[in-house]
Amino acid sequence: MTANRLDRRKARTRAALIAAGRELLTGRDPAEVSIQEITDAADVGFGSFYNHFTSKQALFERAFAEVVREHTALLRMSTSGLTDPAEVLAVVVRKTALLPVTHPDLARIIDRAGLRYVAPPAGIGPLARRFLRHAKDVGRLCYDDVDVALACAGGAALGVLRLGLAEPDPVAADRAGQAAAVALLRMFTLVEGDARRVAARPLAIGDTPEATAR
Amino acid sequence: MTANRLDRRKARTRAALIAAGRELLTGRDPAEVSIQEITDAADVGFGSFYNHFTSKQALFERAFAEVVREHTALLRMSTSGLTDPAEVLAVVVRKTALLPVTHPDLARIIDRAGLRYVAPPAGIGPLARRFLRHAKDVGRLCYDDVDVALACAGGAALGVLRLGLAEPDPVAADRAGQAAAVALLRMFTLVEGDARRVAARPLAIGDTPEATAR
DNA sequence: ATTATCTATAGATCTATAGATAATGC
DNA sequence: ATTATCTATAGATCTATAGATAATGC
Repeated sequence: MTANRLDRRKARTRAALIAAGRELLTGRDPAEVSIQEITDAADVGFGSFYNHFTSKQALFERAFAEVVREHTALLRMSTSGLTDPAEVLAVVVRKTALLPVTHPDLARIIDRAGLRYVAPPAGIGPLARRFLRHAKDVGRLCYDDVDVALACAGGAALGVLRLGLAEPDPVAADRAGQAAAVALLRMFTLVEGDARRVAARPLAIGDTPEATAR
Repeated sequence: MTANRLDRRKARTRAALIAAGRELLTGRDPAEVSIQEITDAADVGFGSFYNHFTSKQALFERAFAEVVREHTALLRMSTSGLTDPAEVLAVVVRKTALLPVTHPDLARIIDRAGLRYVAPPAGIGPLARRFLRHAKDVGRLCYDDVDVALACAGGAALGVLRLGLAEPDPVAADRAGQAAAVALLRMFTLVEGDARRVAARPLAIGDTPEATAR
């Protein structure tokens, strides 16, 4: 809360380090990146690293947490105002499929994290789990076991995200996202017609691939 | 083909290195393992490493290929004689869910490889893709796009595998495997009763969790 | 005599820290 | 005066290779 210029400078350095860490995480595993590379990318003196983090791992944990926050905020925004859990699921899957187009860095980091990203207690796992429970409570999605349901839905979502990374085309990605959404809704016992209709609803304005991929 | 004792010794050394690499891969990422550690674990002189591999990466590629071969052979055995593609899918998913119990090392390496393991052209991807095409051709499984179907089914299978790794109990793992199989069969448009019946069929003798987990 | 393995080591990283420098606070 | 940043470096890896040793072929 003390808004010194000194504090602000410190915060800037820290932010630059985390940003550089994120950037480097998009292309390589943590163990392959040296602290030297991080400070070079951040344009920060090597020794400054230790003013902010005790180890490489500590930095990457922070960077990962930032990615989770950002992605979560994105999903909340895309689904705010939706009342049908089936539609929420469809939108989340479609937005995930589009992520390589709309937010390539986020997409690459999430892809690299893999299932760790959707399995509680890490990443988006706890949030997704609460959602699935709620969707079952209101009787819209049916499944036997919440952990199995999460593993299947999360794994499938990561799968289509990876498809998009291989060839990040907006049209192909949304087609794949819709197909995956239909498949998952069927998995959660929606009948064919219902699933297709829900998955075909337009995404919210300002949230379409054309609008976000500038 | 020349079965020298020299050749056999060389083969033994090579095999020991690969086995050590596999062992170490179960717990850490490739970049975190040093060549020194590999040769120590293999009980082989450090310099011998370079008689067999030009780099750490080359060794890990071989080790990974071995895992793929082994896992593929395992799945072929479990599904040989099955004619219903729906049952093949169910068995594969259930066997995958049981893998942390029956073959913990394989399970850990596959889990670490993540979606790379199911996305063509790596790992089990090409085989899985051919299977899905065939299953659609004979009209037993329905889906829109084979890549999306593979991404969803593969991601889901890896998800339940990871569930089993968290708590490798045979009974819980098979229950999770069956639940995932039912969910996926529904995803591929089987009706509820058909899906449950197919997923509940007993696994082949000598292939049950009790028999294989000694 | 040949071939693989082993030991020892040079050179290249990479991490962590100490001490100097620069910027801000008061 | 205080605090963060920077530069320089010591010490610890880690890789790749050279040369010695041991095992096998013939």
